[in-house]
Amino acid sequence: MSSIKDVAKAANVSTATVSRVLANHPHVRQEVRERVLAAVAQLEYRPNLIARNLRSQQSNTLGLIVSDIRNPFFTAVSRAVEDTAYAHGYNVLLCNTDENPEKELLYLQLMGDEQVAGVIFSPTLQTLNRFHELNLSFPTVLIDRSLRSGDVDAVLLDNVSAGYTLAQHLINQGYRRIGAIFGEASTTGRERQRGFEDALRDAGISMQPEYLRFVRPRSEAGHSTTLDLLRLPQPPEAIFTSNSLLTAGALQAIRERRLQMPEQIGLVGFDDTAWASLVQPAITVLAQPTDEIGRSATELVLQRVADPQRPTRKIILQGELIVRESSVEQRVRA
Amino acid sequence: MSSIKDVAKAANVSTATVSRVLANHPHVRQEVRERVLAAVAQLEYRPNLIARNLRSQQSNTLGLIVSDIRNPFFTAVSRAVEDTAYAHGYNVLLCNTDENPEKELLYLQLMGDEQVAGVIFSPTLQTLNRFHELNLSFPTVLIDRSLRSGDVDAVLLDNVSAGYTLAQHLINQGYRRIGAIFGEASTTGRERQRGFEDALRDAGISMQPEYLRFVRPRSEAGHSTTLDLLRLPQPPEAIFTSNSLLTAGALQAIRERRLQMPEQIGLVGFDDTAWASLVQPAITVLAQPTDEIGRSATELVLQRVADPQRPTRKIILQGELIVRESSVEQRVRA
DNA sequence: AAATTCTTTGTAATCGATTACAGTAATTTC
DNA sequence: GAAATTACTGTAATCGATTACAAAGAATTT
Repeated sequence: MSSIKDVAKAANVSTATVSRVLANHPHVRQEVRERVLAAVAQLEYRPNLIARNLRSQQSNTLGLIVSDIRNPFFTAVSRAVEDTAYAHGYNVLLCNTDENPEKELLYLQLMGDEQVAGVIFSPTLQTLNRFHELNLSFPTVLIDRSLRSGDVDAVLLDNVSAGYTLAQHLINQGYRRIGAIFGEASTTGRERQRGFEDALRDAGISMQPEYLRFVRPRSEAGHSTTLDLLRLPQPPEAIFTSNSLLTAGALQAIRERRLQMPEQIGLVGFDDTAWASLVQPAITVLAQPTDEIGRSATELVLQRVADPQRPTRKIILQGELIVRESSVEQRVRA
Repeated sequence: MSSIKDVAKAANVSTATVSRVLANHPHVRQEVRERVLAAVAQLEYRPNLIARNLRSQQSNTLGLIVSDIRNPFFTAVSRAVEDTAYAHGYNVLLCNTDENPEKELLYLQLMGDEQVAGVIFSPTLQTLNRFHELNLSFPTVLIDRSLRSGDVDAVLLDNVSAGYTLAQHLINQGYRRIGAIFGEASTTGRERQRGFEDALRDAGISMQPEYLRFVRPRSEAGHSTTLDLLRLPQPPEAIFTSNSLLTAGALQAIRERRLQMPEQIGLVGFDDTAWASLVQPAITVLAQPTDEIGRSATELVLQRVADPQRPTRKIILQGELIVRESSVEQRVRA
């Protein structure tokens, strides 16, 4: 591997001049510039990014910290983050935390050690609450979750509105007794619950507390909780889930009980996963704009890298209701 | 951020001594060692990894280059790669190439610039063919695809055997006229085809060339090709797909034609995706050991980092046949 | 023609670690 | 008790870039 010294020697100039040519500085004679460029080409010189980063005290790497890349939502977001980052000349370092606060702290520290330019992060409630004590040395943009207090950049779905839309859809289809299963780990579940309850209230439907459940956002929990709900003396006519893993679990439970969807039971959920349209009946979902979330988060973090003084911003995106067969009643209920 | 100089000053020693304490070198007096450690703790000193990498001429980062992280196979593998890498103190830089050879070269060059310790890579046939001209400056382990010539490390499924097992399963279930759709971009499809054909031959079934298709490994291609096959004067009794996207497309096509699975048409594919067990009937698949693939590939690349002279190795893993309803005939066919 | 400004280039410091080498003090060997 | 060895620590070079500063020459102004 040739270094800037080799190029300087070959072009018969100093390393400073080589650096200036490469950085496109003015004040270099045309003839010299060409000589340097020729030497660069001849030696196939490529700048050492590590040395550059050390000197300039900042790297061209972004950190992406998610709970689990296998969650289809994060898979899709991460793809968008990477595309956007690479388009701007940045790399992406990926970490999975499994919603484990210790891992979260560990990886945040690692990001500091690696001197990343910025981080896109989807934290647990626990880490969120201590977020300001962390005193991170790099700009951070939160995705999917956020602090009430407005002093962190964030890109989020309008969860309240999304929950409202999805619940309202069920109500419009004639469902009245609606069971709902929310994830307990994040702020996201709470907000979707708010929208859900608002929709019921606006429709004049009284909430039955035993229809509301908060669980670990896992397929198993979705499964067992749905079975629970279906076992109630007066079981719900539809199930609202706040997360695609919960939806998968609920679907399994409904299958086991051999209930007809959507006639005997309706089902709706979040995220337009690959399987949501492949199962029969296909599942009605509130799709998150994953591309947009990833892209916006990356642009936000890069803007803050460029201008650390810029006031913090939250970008709130709207979801899209995709109506499929799992919630559509041919004859509207009584 | 405090540097090693600050620690040296605080502990009243030279930077060399601090470095020695931190690297656990012998020949440091116990009393001095403790003084340094105290200073480190007091200043919350963390070594600058960039400086360390520059000096030691190697980084603690691995590159992972896949065609698309949204492909469930790569999602699962990447999760395993990251877990293993972080357990060994390495980070993971992720890149998506979309099977675009230009992007592949670009990212390989980037990896060189970033001085990654090693790369795990799933190349297109095109890049594979020029692989040795590339003269990469870092160790590379191929996954999912490989060169015939044995001089690159690789971790692969035993694709021939996997194709054989899956085809044999269909034959055992009584299917005789079997259509097969393979991806055209990689060596993987070819090998699975070999196994497929061997199984038919061993069972004394003659191959009909119009049942064999090679297409872009996309869901749309799976869909249209399956419709094609079903339109033949004598349509196949079962469809064999070599990739989960093709399987999804085939499933869609079968649904549109309202054929009963497995009675009127059988379906099998590769990779145990989330949806394969959620759809009805659930799909029989040959599951790849994704965790094992990711873990082995990472360990292989780290071993080569440690010892560049080590002879190259190929790790061939066996898949697992998971029989579900999409291919199980209650009454064996005539 | 002297003073001023601008252009072009090089020298050397710097980023923050690691480590070869050297030097001093302590210990062991004969 | 002198020589040899070992233990400990510091000085300074090094990795490969960037950049402040200086300096020399050319161009412009007065």
